[in-house]
Amino acid sequence: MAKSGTASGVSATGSERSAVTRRQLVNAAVETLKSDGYAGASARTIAQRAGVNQGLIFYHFGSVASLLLAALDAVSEERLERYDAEVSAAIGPSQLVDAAEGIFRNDLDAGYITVLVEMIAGASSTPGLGSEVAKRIRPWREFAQSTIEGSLRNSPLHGVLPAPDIAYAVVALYLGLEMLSHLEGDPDPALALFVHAKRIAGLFDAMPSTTSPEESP
Amino acid sequence: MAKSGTASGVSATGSERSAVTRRQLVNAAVETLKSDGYAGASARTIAQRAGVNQGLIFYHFGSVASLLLAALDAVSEERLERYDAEVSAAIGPSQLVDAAEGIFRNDLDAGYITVLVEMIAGASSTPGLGSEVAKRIRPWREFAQSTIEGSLRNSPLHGVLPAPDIAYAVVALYLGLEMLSHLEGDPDPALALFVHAKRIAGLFDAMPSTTSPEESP
DNA sequence: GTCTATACTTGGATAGAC
DNA sequence: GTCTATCCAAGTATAGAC
Repeated sequence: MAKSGTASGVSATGSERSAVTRRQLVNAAVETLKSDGYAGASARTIAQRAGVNQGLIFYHFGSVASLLLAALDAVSEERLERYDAEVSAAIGPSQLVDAAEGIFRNDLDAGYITVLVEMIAGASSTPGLGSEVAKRIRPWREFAQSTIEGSLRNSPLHGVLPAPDIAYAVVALYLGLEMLSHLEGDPDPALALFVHAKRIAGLFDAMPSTTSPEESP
Repeated sequence: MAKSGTASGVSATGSERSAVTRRQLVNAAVETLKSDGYAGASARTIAQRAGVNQGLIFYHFGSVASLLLAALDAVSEERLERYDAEVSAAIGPSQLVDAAEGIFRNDLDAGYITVLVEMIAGASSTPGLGSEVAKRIRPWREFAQSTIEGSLRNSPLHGVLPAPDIAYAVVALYLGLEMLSHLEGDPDPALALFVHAKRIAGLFDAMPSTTSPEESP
């Protein structure tokens, strides 16, 4: 089957070995960012967690920063996929808030947003990293924006509050809530906000499409 | 006048020298956190900026982390003082939003919230730092809470939205907006939010005290 | 009491082994 | 192509000079 793979032995081709090592390093980088933060994510710390020689980071990724970006990529991809599935199943404002709460709880447990926060904050200390991190956060903002746009279309708020601005605020709030929850070691105050949000969203559930029916001229 | 100070010369007493050095180090620590982030705030970097020997950090503060906490203290104190002055001059919701915008603009320019964000994110990498940072953020949350409480008292939202929860969200949003603005190098999306906030706040300006007049039984 | 010179540890990066 | 041993820079901390 494989072009040059081993049929059943323990040895592997170079590219297989490479892929395994890279994956181990990316996973270890994610875990290290979660537990030790950006400042604690050194080549040695990550490599030790991955169980490989520290020099491999530079061979496979060129620098620690590049590995951390790969870790951010891995998290982003996985998260966005999940978000998409959960949110697209939601119908109406209050179900959307429910989905958002589920996502937030899950992220908080898994520490995914911590990775994001650490990379944003850590970018200050590594020249050129900021724009790379910003590039990888754009999909999250776009996801938030299109979700909000869809929800706003059938709402009396349509036209009053532009979706891009709200999306920006939602992402910012999400990051901030994660920071505070993580710092205080207590997610309850953040989670309480979802209760209020759901109550308010419920007010809009009953009144779909209060805007003028003519959308396009 | 001074117990053992020099009358007019260039030399100074021990305690004066100490105070000068400490102040230089604290200022340099603040600047370093702003420009290089937590990960870049090493003893060497800070001391170089302060123009003093690197070992003095350990003599005067015991550790780099303690110096950084002193830097956070200095910023917190200065900021809270200013906030208090600006906010207490505001009357009514829309003036409050105006004050908040002024504060946010100023903080963004001066980089004060960056210091806060870097310390929160950096706390993950230094054992025991998290609770110390949390302790120093509590006054900010309390300030936000009492401000919001005062504004909410004469509002129809009184009783619907509890002030502590809103205060938590406001602080989180503030931190998140700073992070994103700083990362993207563009404060406009964040500032646009204040325009919307002001418009919404204006709706409440005209309707003071719509709750039942009986406050205490 | 204040500070400097020095010791030792950890981190990033690469030359060369396999 | 993949990895390890090694180099040098940067980091924290302190013993001892002033």
